[in-house]
Amino acid sequence: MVGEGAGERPGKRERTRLQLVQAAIQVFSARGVAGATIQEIAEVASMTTGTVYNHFATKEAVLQEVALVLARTLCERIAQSYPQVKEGAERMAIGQRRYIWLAEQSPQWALMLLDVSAATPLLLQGVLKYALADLRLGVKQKSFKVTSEEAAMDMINGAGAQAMLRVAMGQAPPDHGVAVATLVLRGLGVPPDEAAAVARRPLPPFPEEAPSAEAVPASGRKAARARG
Amino acid sequence: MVGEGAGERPGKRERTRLQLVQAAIQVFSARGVAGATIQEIAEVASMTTGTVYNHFATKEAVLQEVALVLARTLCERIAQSYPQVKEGAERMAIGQRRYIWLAEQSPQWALMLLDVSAATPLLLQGVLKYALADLRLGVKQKSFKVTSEEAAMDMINGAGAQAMLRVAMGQAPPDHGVAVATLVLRGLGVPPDEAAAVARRPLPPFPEEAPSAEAVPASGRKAARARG
Amino acid sequence: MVGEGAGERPGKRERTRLQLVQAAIQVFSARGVAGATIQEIAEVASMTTGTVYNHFATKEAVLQEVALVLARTLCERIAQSYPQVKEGAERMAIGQRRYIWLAEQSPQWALMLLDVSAATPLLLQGVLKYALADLRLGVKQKSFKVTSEEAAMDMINGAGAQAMLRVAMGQAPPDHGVAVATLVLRGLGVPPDEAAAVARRPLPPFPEEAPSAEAVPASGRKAARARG
Amino acid sequence: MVGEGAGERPGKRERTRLQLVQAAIQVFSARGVAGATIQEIAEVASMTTGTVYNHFATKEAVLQEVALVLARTLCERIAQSYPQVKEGAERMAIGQRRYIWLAEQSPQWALMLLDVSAATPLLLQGVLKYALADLRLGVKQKSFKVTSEEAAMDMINGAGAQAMLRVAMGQAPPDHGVAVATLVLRGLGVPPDEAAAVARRPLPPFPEEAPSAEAVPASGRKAARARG
DNA sequence: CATGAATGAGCCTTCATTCAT
DNA sequence: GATGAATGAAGGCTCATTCAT
Repeated sequence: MVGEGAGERPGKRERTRLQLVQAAIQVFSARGVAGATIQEIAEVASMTTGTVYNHFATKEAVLQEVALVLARTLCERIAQSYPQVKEGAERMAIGQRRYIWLAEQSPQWALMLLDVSAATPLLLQGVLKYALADLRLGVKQKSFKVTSEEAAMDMINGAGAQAMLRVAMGQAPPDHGVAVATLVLRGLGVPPDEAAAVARRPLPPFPEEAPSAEAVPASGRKAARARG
Repeated sequence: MVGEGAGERPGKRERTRLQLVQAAIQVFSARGVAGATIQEIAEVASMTTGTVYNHFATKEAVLQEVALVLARTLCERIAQSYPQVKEGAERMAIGQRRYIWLAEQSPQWALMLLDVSAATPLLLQGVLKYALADLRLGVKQKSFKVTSEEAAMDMINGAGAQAMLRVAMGQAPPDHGVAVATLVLRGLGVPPDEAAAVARRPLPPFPEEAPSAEAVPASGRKAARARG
Repeated sequence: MVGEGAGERPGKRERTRLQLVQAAIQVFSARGVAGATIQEIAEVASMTTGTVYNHFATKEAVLQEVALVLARTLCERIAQSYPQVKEGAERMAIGQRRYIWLAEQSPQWALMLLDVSAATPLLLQGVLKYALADLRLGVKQKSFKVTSEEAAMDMINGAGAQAMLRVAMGQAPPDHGVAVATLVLRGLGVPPDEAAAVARRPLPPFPEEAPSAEAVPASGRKAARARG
Repeated sequence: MVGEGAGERPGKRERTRLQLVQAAIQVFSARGVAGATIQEIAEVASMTTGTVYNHFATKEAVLQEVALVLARTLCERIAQSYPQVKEGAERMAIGQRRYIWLAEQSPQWALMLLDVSAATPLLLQGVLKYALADLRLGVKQKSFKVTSEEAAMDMINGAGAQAMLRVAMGQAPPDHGVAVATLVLRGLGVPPDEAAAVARRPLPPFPEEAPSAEAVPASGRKAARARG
């Protein structure tokens, strides 16, 4: 086509798509994945349902895209927050604590993350890649002793998700992140004292742009579809 | 008529209710909690929707009842399967492995259990009571060293659920249960060698009546609600 | 049949039927005629739906019976409350004011009366018979001058019903009954001064057993189906 | 496409909404407010239930809109039909007779009006505003003598509604409107002779577009909601 | 591309009524 | 005659999806 203004470089289509994804994240946060509707996502994005379907074939596709974006954004930011840390054990602890910390900063957002995770394998896949790398690093450094990578990942992921949930629901004691990270490190084979010490080191600063959940009117999420 | 055997008495209502719960379990297994509909539950139970509402005020109420039944049945059977084991650590390992074993025996059923757990706090509450007891027992026996019960429960529950999911989805290596239980015990403070040894002890036999998931026609569950 | 105990003279069947009618009145009051359900009527009467259908062929039949009972009870009690009054004008005023007074004493009950009236011609028929008699008496006594009985009855009935509604809804000024009766008498041809005087005479006492509306739990009538 | 005439613009949405309201009026007429269903309204409008809910949040909202439209249409047309009449008494009589006349012209429509009035305060409110104005005008002109506006309005409204009902049901003698108006005027304090004379004056012509009730198949209104 | 009105399948829930006991 | 579990026909409402403009 000709009419396409060259001045619109950053892709108008892309911008629209991004806005829709942002809106979807907001609505997923507010209503839960199951409770979200295409019409509300469109409305929040100040668009119409037709437009949503111009970008995504189906509601499921919106979910996939949200998962993808979430995974990318999250992983990058988290991974970039501790490039200088070379120790697998500490990297692992930081990862765990970071997610739990996020749940503290933005419970709604964390619940959404868990919800989206449960609904699509994509998100989890992306996130766990990093955890797996740290796990292997720790093993290579002889900090971790695991005979089954799968078992280790289940513990890491399971404990982390569970802790996020507890924190997001306001039922966690102070320093829950440190406590959980300590147990996980011990499980991975780090001697108790060292585990406690490593897990307690200060968290590196976190790049800006905290995840936003914004306001979506009323009639809160129907059933906290989170995992237990 | 008069000739009706007195054996019929013990509650037709109760029998119907039970049939409905069984049907609900089947449908939850086949479609997931969110994808299940009252009409299909009624149909599977060979009844009408009206009858369902004669027994349960709401779809949510059906879910609650299923959770209750599940919790009661499960906990009793599992707890009774190792009354003679006095060591907290071993009890804990048995519990973990038992659930993972169940996921192996009946993947559909396990997915349903996870799904129902996610949707209602009731079920989890019931199940975790037993795990908590074993945790405290282990602490009293100096096998476990934990500073935060909450963190410990998150690890125990999280790792277990995650492992069940992996097993149910057929992505687990052999002896996954033992591997996970080992890590969990280590996380709870049991020395590595002992942890491995305890987790490897043979599972006590399990009372009959394996959970049934039966067949429900087609159009598989909508949102696999997977997690791994 | 033989088994019918002679000691049960007052008719057990009749008693049951009466209880059902009483229950129906309560439920109609609480939920409105349209909002009432057979199951709640049965429940309030401490019976089962089956029993209701042993006495009434249909919900409509229950309504008819309620209307009949209401008409009989009401008319008798009202008519008997002023047998000594011989003047048509005063009898008319008393009738009007009595209904309005009832609406004051028991708004719920009045709304039900209006609602039942609207739903079945039976009730109104019974009630208006008395008003018509008083109208004719007044005409014969030269107090009233009307060329159309129908028009007169419309004014009498319409004004009365409207006033009951206003009173029942708590939107009437004090002495609304007297004011309305005065206007009606004037409309019927009574000179203003006399109309005011007659309408203001003290109401004769009213036989006991005020209409009961009792308590029926919550979830009040859906839409005050009353007439405007 | 481009060739679309600009004449289409003035709101497809509005047109649809209007069609729905028209359909609702038809269905309300045929089945009564309580007996009307959203599906039949949709069907009569040649649309689907979903479309109805695209325009009205709830069945109640449809009723409100119908009431609003009815009130606006009616009041304007009636008020405009006698702008030149300056006498309160005559205006009052015209109003009364006009409604009764409408019931004669279109009984179904009148019954619907009464039914809608009963179900929502909106309609009545709008209609009575005009009657109240005429009442006050008559009082200022010393034609009426009333001590309670509320009582007067109850008589006016009540007698009018009752008369409409009787006429709509075909049970009224000829000239019922005049007869009722006469009585009402007398009730408001107009001397009998004058009342009769004023009420008998010819009705001014009425602007076109008589209310249509059309045909809606069978299975007549469930509860005739009659009143006398 | 965007629009947004329209669709229609389907869900949850209610309730008058039946009937075996 | 009483019981009450079961029925099943509707009804209100939601929402993913389509399509003409």
